[in-house]
Amino acid sequence: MSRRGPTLEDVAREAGVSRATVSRVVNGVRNVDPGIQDLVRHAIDRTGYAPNRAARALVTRRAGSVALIVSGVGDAVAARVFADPFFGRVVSGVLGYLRARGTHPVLMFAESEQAREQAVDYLRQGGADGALVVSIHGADPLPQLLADAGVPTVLFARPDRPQPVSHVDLDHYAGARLAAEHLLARGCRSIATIRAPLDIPAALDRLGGFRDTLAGAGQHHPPVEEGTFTLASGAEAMTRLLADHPGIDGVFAANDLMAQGACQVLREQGRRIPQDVAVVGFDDSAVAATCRPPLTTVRQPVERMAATMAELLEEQVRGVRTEPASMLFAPELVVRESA
Amino acid sequence: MSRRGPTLEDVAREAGVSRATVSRVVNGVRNVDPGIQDLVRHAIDRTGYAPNRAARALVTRRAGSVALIVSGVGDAVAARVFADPFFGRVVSGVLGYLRARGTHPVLMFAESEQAREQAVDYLRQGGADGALVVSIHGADPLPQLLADAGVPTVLFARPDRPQPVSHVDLDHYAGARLAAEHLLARGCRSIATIRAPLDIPAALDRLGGFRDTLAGAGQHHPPVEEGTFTLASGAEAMTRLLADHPGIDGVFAANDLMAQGACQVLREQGRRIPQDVAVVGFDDSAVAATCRPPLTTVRQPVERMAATMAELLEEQVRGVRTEPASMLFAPELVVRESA
DNA sequence: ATGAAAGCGCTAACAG
DNA sequence: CTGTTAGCGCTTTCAT
Repeated sequence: MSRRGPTLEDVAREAGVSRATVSRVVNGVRNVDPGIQDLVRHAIDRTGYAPNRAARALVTRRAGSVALIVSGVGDAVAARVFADPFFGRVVSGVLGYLRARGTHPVLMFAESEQAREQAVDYLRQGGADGALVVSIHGADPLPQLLADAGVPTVLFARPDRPQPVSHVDLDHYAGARLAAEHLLARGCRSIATIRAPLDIPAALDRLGGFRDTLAGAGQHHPPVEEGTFTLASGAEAMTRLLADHPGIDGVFAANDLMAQGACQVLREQGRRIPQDVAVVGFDDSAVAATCRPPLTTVRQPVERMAATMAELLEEQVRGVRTEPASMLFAPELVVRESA
Repeated sequence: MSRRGPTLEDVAREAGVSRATVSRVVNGVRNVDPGIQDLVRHAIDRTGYAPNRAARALVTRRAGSVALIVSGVGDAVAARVFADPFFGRVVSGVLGYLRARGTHPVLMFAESEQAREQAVDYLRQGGADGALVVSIHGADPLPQLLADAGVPTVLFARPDRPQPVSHVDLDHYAGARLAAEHLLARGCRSIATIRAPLDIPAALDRLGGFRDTLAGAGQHHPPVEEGTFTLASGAEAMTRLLADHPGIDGVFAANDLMAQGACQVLREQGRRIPQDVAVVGFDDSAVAATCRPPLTTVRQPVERMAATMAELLEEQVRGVRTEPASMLFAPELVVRESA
């Protein structure tokens, strides 16, 4: 399929000017006579010219595209990632920003050593100018690999170890405070939490915000159980919680899926939500709205965060920004029926 | 950020050979003395050479990447698409095939006139060698635009009007037969269906397969209500069905979400599933497993279909295949508790 | 304001 | 089996 379209040369001949002039018009460089601009534009229309990205990239040393890498461990990554609308919002935000620049992201999954290597190679070969990385786990070797290769990189979420890499993140601590304060404000006296694995920085912050808020209200050692972000793990954690602390009247789950699991167990054990036990989730994912009852939850401005991520990367690629930046976003409480 | 790495020239100098020889080694072309191959490999390692994609693309007239376009109308495309794990499976399948070739897809959403134009432009500029298109709606103008631009294209799902474009698709008719036969085999005597809008070819086929199977068993005018693929529409359709035909003992919904909606209504009206009314869905999406009761449903081999789609495109790009191909895949019944 | 010319880094004939 | 050579299509000084 050698679709060889017209080149600058063809347009130049058609318009009776030089390649350089056509190039200037195409790239909107000033210092071109308006009359000639028209001439060239018509020639472009007539020939159906479309600039060749590869040629342009070769000379400008810029691919004009960025990589969007979903990084983590495990193989069913795609299925899991896409099942979560969170990632859809990330994509939406990134696309929204990139679109205005005529750019599209190259999608990559880096779930294995080999996949990571491939991703880094792709960047080193100039396939993209930089990387937008969404890590599933906190301890992700990819950012370091990217940094070693000198690839401009911006992360979604703070890495577990401080690294000189730009990133955007939610203020998880503040989000957990919001949740805890809401539970307290409704009059809950015995509040527990289903936290996520603590190797994830966000999980740590959410637990911290929760504990500090409760401590501020005089509740010092709230029951804590661990889940793994799944519905089943939330249900199990809730079961343990109920067994050990039958008097619980409020639960903060570190994500919506676990909150949903908790709700199922609560209803099966005859507790009314929110009258007997109030439940607050985190993320405002799709299940939050379809859950019974609909979940009160903490929402991140994911699209704005993702757009900012793309913007930071662009600045880094252009060389406008040389120091890594770290942007923290404010969460928002979405009140529904569960609390 | 002008990360300018070593070039072929540098490696050639380091190894004491010509650029051409290094190129041959890099591209695995035979006819190179094993000794020299080693020499070159070491030089590559020492210099940390990575071939420049743009330069290669320029001369080979091949970007070495494909576009993965989610096409449809409406604006919340990303959110909707990602809410359904179906798309995740498509991505998984595509990535699985592409990965072995060191390729990554460029992700694009074409939900508006402008977005479609941008997508086509990107392809025309050689940003990708071809397009993998997943249409949300049946009547999608994108395939035609792509064809007009001479872009190699493969669709997921048959377009509503016959077009000379390659595509992969499920045998929806056979899938509906599977569902209907299962309901019949369980002893259901009064079976209804909640179909999807008929401007979608798949919906038409599913209805056809359902009707023909029932007719074969002597049931000639089964109750049919329309839904729009959403949970709410499924619930509403079920409500109507129950009002008009109280004796119903089996329901085939054209997708899982509608089946879930139907289940909710059935339970609310005191019908036991599957004892009083058996329910079969379609797609084996995430809700199928979490629905109460878990849904018996029809599964498409999405990953295999997506991989095949990528393979067809590659053949088309390489010029191996010139005629549009149409591949139909066999569905599989997944039996859970709802029927 | 416009044109001429020099590459960007690579592959692919074509010689040898 | 290896090297020489000629571009791929574009941007960008540098003259004019």
